[in-house]
Amino acid sequence: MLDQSFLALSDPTRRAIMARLALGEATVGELAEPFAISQPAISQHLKVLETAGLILRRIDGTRRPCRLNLTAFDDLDAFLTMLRDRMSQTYDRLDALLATQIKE
Amino acid sequence: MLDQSFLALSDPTRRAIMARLALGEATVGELAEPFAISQPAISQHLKVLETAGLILRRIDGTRRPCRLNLTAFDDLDAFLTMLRDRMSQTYDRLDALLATQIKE
DNA sequence: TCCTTATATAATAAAAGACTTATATAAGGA
DNA sequence: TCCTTATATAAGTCTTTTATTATATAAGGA
Repeated sequence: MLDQSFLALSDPTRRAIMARLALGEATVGELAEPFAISQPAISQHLKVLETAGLILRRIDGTRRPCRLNLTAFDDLDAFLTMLRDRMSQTYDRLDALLATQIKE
Repeated sequence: MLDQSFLALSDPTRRAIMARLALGEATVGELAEPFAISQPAISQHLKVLETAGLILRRIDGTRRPCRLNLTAFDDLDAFLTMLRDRMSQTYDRLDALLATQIKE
C-alpha cells in the first residue's frame, strides 16, 4: 500500500485533487473542473487515489462524492518517522563517539 | 521536486535503500548487497534518489558513498502538513456549524 | 418514456519506469 | 604497466502509467 500511496502522490493532478479534498467533499465534476484534462482521466486519477486508500467515495444519486480517508497518511507517516528515528539514533551515536574522543 | 520525491519513494527497493542510509553512509556495493538485482539496477535507483534530492554522494577513491540529504523531507512534510492543516480547518468549521445547530 | 446529466469502462497509443547484459571509466595495488 | 575492484553508462526489452476517444450505465426530470 505504501507503494501505491507514494505513487499516487507523485502526480501533480492527484496532489491537487488531494489538496481540494482536504477542504471538504467534492464530486467528480467539481474535482475535474479546474483541470484541462478529460473527465475519464479524472475518473482514472480518482481510482488510483481510491486504490491507494487515500480517498473514500459514496454514492449520492448520480454523483460520487469523494472525501479524504482520514487514516490515509498513517503509513506514510510511519515510514517517514522510522527514517527520522533512525537518523536521530545515528546522530546520537555519532555524538557519543565524538564525546568519547574529546575526553581522551 | 515533489513529483520526483514521491515517485522515488514509491519503489520498495528505493525505500529499503533509504532505510539503510538512515543508519549511516554506505557505498553502492554495500547498498546493493541485500538485493537480488544487478549492480547497474542499484546505480539507477541511486540516481533516481539523488535526482529527487533525497540522497547526497561523495567521492572516495573508487567508492561513491551515499548518505541521506537531511533536508530531504522538508517538501514532503510541507505537503502533508498543508493537507492536515486544511483538514483540521474543515473540521473546525464543521464543529462550529454543529455547535450552532445544537444551540438553536 | 425520453432526454440529459454524472460518472465509469474499454480500447488504444504514447511515454516513462525498471530491469537486463555488455561495456566504459577511473582508482588502487602487484 | 597490468589487473582488479567499484561504479557508471548504453542499449534494448518489458511493463506500467497517463492520456485520449468512444461508449455504457444509471439516476433524475420533462
